[in-house]
Amino acid sequence: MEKAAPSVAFIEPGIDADEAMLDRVFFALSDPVRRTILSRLDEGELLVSEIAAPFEISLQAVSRHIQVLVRAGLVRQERTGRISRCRLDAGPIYAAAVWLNRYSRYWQDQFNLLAVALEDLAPKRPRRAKRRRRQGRPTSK
Amino acid sequence: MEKAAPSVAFIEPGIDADEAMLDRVFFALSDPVRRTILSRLDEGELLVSEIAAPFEISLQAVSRHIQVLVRAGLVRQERTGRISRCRLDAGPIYAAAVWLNRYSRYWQDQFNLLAVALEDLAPKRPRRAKRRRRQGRPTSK
DNA sequence: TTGACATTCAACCAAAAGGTTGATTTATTC
DNA sequence: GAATAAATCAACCTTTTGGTTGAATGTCAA
Repeated sequence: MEKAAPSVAFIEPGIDADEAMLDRVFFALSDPVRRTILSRLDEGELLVSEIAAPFEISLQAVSRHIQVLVRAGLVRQERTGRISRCRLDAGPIYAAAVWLNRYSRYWQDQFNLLAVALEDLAPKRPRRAKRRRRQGRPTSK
Repeated sequence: MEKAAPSVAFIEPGIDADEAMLDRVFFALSDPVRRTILSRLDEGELLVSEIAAPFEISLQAVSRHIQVLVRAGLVRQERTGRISRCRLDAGPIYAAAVWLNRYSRYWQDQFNLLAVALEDLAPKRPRRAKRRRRQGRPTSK
């Protein structure tokens, strides 16, 4: 609550944050497995094995997806002993959102819709049952 | 109900828009050349050759970058004769922004900053000198 | 008609992505 | 100490990406 995401500090809106970082963030977000991981971490910390469980791919593959997220700054890992807790860091997402907002004038009038969606997600509202488990085998990309 | 951007129509905020489309959009955004192309198209329509001119890579390479943007729905090409006008379509960017806002509660209190930046970019508002603090945090790379 | 121009197509290549399986490292537990 | 467990590392494979160069396509203009 009062932890206003310290990692946000170095992201100066309008200053055009590190391009390479944006590369990594957008790339990390371009995979459905990784987006699913972020969504799950949004609900709380998880171990690597817990993250991997629902997926059909190997734990090693999931581990590497997590590394991609870590390199993008979207996930922090804290290893204690043999286990590694993963938690979300939304700072880079904010950076990405700032970049996208460069184009927001195109849907300016729809912006309030966005604000509404935001409000939906924000407080202590029970999270909508959006249980999609669409992590099968996308041959896409 | 102004049709501000027709391509926005099929993007239902909160409904979890086509995952594959998000794949393509985020992937398209993950390359600095493509982001630069979008930025330039933001200022107006351009021919493929005009887009390619400032880059050091071949025109063919740029043409393929544009194809990536087209497949992501971010650029529309209208070919008349031998020339092909490219213009931005910000609809998918909106979709991406909606997805990112799933995490906006992490920087809720910074959201108004974003709104300010947004306002800065929008019409003819005089720039507001709102400086924020800066704590170094070299987590990158 | 000829030729230049704008763009795309095609073939090729090196590097990266994303998956696999099989060690390896490091803690925990019996 | 030995076995088990969590996670990563390493080697390997296939597909995709992103660049190249050299046609091919289609249009304008002399």
